[in-house]
Amino acid sequence: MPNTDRFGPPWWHGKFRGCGYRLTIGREAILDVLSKSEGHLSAEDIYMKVHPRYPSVGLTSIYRTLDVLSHLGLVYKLDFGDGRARYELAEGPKGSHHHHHLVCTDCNRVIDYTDFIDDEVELLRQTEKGLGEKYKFKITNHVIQFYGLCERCGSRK
Amino acid sequence: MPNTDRFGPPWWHGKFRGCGYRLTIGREAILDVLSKSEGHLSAEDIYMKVHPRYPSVGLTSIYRTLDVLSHLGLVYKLDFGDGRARYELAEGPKGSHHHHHLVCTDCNRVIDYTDFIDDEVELLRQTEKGLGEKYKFKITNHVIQFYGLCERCGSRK
DNA sequence: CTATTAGTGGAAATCATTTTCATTAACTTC
DNA sequence: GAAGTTAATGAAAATGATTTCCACTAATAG
Ligand SMILES: [Mn+2]
Ligand SMILES: [Mn+2]
Ligand SMILES: [Zn+2]
Ligand SMILES: [Zn+2]
Repeated sequence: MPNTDRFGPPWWHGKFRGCGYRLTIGREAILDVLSKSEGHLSAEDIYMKVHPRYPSVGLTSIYRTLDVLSHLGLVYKLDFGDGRARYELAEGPKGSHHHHHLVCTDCNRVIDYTDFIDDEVELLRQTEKGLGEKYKFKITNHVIQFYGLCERCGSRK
Repeated sequence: MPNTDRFGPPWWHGKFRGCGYRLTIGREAILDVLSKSEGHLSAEDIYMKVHPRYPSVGLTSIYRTLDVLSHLGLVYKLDFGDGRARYELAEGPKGSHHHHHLVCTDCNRVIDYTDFIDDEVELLRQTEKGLGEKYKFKITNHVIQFYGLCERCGSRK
């Protein structure tokens, strides 16, 4: 049930309405699942979480909605090398919980980290400015990912 | 023709031999194409460049070889959001030409940049160290990509 | 040179994502 | 609230990059 924790409509209604998008059951259900789940969900993961409560929402619409959400900047579409796209909310109601990723190239485990984020973000801000000017690019987003072997895969010989 | 610009065998022979991999025509041809091409080639791009000279090398082997090369760290496998993996040489004979990417979310154009790289790389080194220790991760690589609208797509209304 | 077996090509399979199209339901207007 | 407009949808089929299978080939060791 697309909850509003009884303090007015979910925080995303505004962003949606402004862009001429209709607010459908499916879209709400998907945002609801994303905002209540930890981790990096694939389209099918989301489908499986939405389906029990809203069996009428099809996988096709999950894909379509994720596409809209990522174009709206509400959701990040990520690639961790396991052959399917994964999604996470760009920011929660309390503002952004910005983080970057550590990806194991062996088992595909992903760790969110926020350590060092401040220095990184500060540098990124400058870099974005410089690059934006030099290449006339309107930068809206960045991805930083470190790849390597996680504790388990690294020690396992 | 897997060239050696007549100064001994191509620089990658050593890396290969050490790991128990056989040095085949196909593998040489692929490395040769990668080292002589600018840009970010897909498996099929590479196939098309290899095919005229070595019609016996199949697409399947291109995929297999790219996989080996990226596990060896000779090649980076990249995702720019256009539905196929793209590859670039990790470093040329003259050492690393390290760079990061600016990706247009509208037309998928990609710009390599090296500006600001020094500061970024310095910060990344520290971050890698900190993260490696805290999460017991053996970090071997990183990806930094900025997303936004390129000059053409940004101005086009 | 011969033996060993990693590597290969081609066809078929896989499977995440996209397309198609007839139907539904959000939002606007009265 | 009812009707009209049309964005959005579900189901099925199509797509297309990548992987799997397997009989065959050829790189390397001895
Ligand atoms: Mn994350
Ligand atoms: Mn590049
Ligand atoms: Zn791992
Ligand atoms: Zn563009």
